[in-house]
Order: sequence, then structure tokens, then C-alpha cells
Amino acid sequence: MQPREFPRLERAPAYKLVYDAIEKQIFSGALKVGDPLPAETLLAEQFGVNRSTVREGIRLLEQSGLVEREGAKRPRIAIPHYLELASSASRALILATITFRELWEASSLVEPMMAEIAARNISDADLKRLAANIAEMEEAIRLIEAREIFDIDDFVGLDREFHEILAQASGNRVLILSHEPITKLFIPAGRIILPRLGTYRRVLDAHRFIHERLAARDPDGARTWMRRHMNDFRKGYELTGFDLDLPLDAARLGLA
Amino acid sequence: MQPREFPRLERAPAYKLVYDAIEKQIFSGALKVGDPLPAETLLAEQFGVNRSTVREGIRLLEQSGLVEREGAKRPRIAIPHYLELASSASRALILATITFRELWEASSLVEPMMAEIAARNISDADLKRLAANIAEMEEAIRLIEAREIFDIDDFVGLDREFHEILAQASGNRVLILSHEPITKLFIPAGRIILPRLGTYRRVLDAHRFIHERLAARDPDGARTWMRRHMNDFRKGYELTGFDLDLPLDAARLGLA
DNA sequence: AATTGTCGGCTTGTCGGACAATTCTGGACA
DNA sequence: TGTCCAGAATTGTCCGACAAGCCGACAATT
Repeated sequence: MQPREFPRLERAPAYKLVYDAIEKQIFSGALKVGDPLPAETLLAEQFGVNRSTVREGIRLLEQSGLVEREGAKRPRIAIPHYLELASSASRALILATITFRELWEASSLVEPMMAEIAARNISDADLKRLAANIAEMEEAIRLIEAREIFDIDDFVGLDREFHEILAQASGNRVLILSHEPITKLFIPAGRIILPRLGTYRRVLDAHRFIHERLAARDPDGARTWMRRHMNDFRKGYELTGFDLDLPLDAARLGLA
Repeated sequence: MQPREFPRLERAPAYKLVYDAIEKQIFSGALKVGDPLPAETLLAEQFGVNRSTVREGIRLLEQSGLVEREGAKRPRIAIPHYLELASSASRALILATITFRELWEASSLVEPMMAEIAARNISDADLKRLAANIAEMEEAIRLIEAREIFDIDDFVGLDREFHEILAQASGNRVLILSHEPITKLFIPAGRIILPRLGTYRRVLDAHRFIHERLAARDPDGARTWMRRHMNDFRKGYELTGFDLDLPLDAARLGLA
């Protein structure tokens, strides 16, 4: 034992240093959201490293959500969509084991509460967005019933959007963050339930009632209808015959 | 309005495909947690792309937390700690704008609910962990009062840990995910309030009561005490004289 | 005038090869 | 059996190169 352990000095690889340097510039405000990243050759020159190294650093930024790439354009600085990219990976892993019961329990606690808060704070603009969402869902159902196009993802996406708008209407970004995992997990669950039962119109009706209570600025009413909506959610799942404690993706696979 | 919008076709770059392919193998279980990633040259050969391309894909995996690198060793497959992950980026940005009011509103909705669920499901092991946490906090306060060591981060960390254990005690991973942003944001808030007021013992007492109600499996009692605890949280902040609608980091800077 | 086609410069995506530094591995040796 | 070391394997970094894609400008067409 040496009298004094040196804290094992860690030489971060150059690509990590590139990442750190650019991240720092973003946080400091030197690089603003929407700005394009400087060209790779330029960065390589400035940092004094090879372009390949710069590119590896940029990949880190990309996955962290700090820059967004669209085609082969210059990547642009972006605000990471909260937890979106961050744990897209972890969420997928979690998905493998989370059960419908967990999702439903969480939903039936959080969603009604969210509806209540939203009813207090919702803006006219958000009410309009909800109305538009409902109209779109109406159209989607019309198409489904006419057996024209049938894209379940469209419908589930609309459903998810409805609940997301509601969260945003709460005007509380911490709540929005808390709410995010639920909407994310809801998608696979919706894909299981809806096509098997075809209860599209029932979902739409619930959304209509909720919207109507929100427009009336009626917190209790909004909460009540949301609770019913969540109970329907569970009943729907039970009717599929799957075990409540089955992991979501097992159920999904069982369906496919 | 076109009759039918084409879904803009996207050709992902090769490094992204590499990422997707490896990710898929991880999720499918072909690559297990702890396994080392195959060598870059081997991967390049198998995928039929250049090693540089493979490396860029690996950087994406790295930042997503799916692989961990230690020195220049072979990266190993890992389960992303959804707590620590890329939120370092998002957290810093979010922190810049979220206000204490938002945090408190969210906390006083979510935490009592969490306490209630936890009281129903908590295991003896988690009760012990809470007891240990309380003991540690007791010791920390003793040190503070004796003016020996004074590390506010220690105390805030213990406080956060208490609430995290509570979330885990709920046994619902969706709720744990929902709860995560709150505990995260709580740290800077706690750093503002506690040193200015020195209400350490009041926090400890609240935790004691909550623990006692949890041990008694009393959901109502646990919820009630948690609500009081949250009210204290707000009162504490108000006593600092900062505006409730001030962004947390502005308040933090105002203190420093 | 507005739209479409073409051109050239710039940047990204990908490739091949190369080498030093570090890590791993198997066998020699105590 | 346990330790040590040389060589193999692997990562980190560099260099140079080229096709493909994006962008603005300008010419051609309707």
C-alpha cells in the first residue's frame, strides 16, 4: 500500500473529449438550439484530431439527443426530448418485463390526477388541439369501419397524442416528465388490446367526454371520466384473455 | 392537400444500422448482459462494412448505455441504469427552466400517492432499508450539529434515497419511472432550502413518521404524513424568500 | 413569372490501410 | 500452484480517398 493512492487518472479517449467540449459549448450557450454543428473537417482542425475521431464524438452527441441529424445534412443542436432518446434503450429493455398490471396501476393513478390538473389550467389552444385530435380519430375510425385503410399504429398514435396533450395542458413540466413513461408504454399495450377487441369507438367516446369536461373546466368531472376510461382500458385487456401479470412484450409476441 | 402523403422514406446510414442490429441482438438475448462485444474487426467483417463505421455504431450504443466501456478494454453489454443515463444532458437543460412551483406541485401529487401504494406493498427488506436510511440521516445530523463535517450533498442524497426506496417499495416499475424526474430535480431544490434553514431535524422526523406508518401498513397514514412532509418542503422554500416561479437553477445561483 | 433541369462547391457517409498503446493469453519458470 | 513475460489480439487514433447527398445559383422550359 502506498501512503497515498493516486486517484487513478483516467485518460478519456479523444472522441469523448470532443463530446464533452461540444456539450459544454451547448450548455454555455455558445452553440444555440437550432444552430448547425460546424463541419467535421473544421472541428477536426480546431480540436487537433482526426475527422474520424470527431465523428465518433458526434455520434455520442447524436445518441444523447443534443444534436439531431436529418439525412446527410449538418446535424443541428437540439434540446433532448426530455427522456425520449435518453432512455429509449432502457425503456425497451424494461418493456421486456413490465406487466400490464403495473402499467394499468400507474395509469389509473396518474391519468385521472392529470386530467384534474389539466381541467384547471388548460388553455383554449390546447382545447383546440384536443378537438382536432378527436376529429382525426373520428376519421380514422370511419376508415377502419369502411375497411379502407387499417393502420393500427395511426390509431394508437392518436390515442397516445390525446393523453400527451392532456399532460401538456397541465402546464407543469415535471408532471409531463412523470407522465412520459406511461404514454410510451401505452403504445404496445394499445396495439395488443385494440385490434383484438375493436373497441375504437369506445375510446373515442371516452375522449369526447373528457374533452367536454375539460372545456367546462370541471376538474372532478374530468377526473371521473378519465378513471372510467382507465377502467375500460383494463377491461379491454382482460377480454383479450391474457394474464395481467404477463410482460407486455410477451403478450405482444403472443399476438403476432 | 395531396390525396395521400407519402411517408417520407428514410435511408438510415450504415452506422445506425449497425447500432440497430446490435441492439436487436441484445434485446433478443443473443448478447447477454456482461458479455463483451465482439471485436470491431470481426463485426466489420460480419456486417460487411468498414471498421470505422462499426465504431460509430458502437459510440451510439455507448451513449445509450447499452454497452459500457472501461479503458480500452472490450466494451461489455450492460443494462442502462435509467437513473444515471443520458439525463446528464437533459437534466442540465431542464433544470435551467423548471420552477420550484412545478416541482412542488408534482411532488405533492405524486409522493403521497406513492406513499399510499408503498404502504400496501412494502417488503420487510425495504422497511429495513428505510430504517437504515433514517439511521444514517440521524448520524449526519449529529455531525452537522456537532459542527464536525458538513456535507450538504450527503444529507440531500440521503433524503433523495429515502424517497427512492419508497418508490421501489411500490413494486411498480412504471411508477418508479414516473417518479424518477421528481427525485432528480429534488436534489438542487434540497440544496437550496436545507442549508438556508437548517431544518434537517424536521425532515428526519417526517421520515420517521412515514416509516412508522409504512411499517404499520397504514396507507392513509402514510399518505397523510407524506402530504405534510411536502407542505413543509414548500414552506421551507418560501422561507428562503425566493420566488416560487423562479427557475431552480436561478435560485441555486442566487444562493451560491 | 413560376417551375423545372443542370451544374459546381461543400459536407457527410464510407472505405482501406496503418501504427502505437493497451489488454489479453498461454506458456515458461520459480 | 502461482507468478511473470513475450507475443497475439484489440482498441484508439491517424491519414488519405471517393461517392453520394445537400445547397445555392443559374439556365431552360412552360
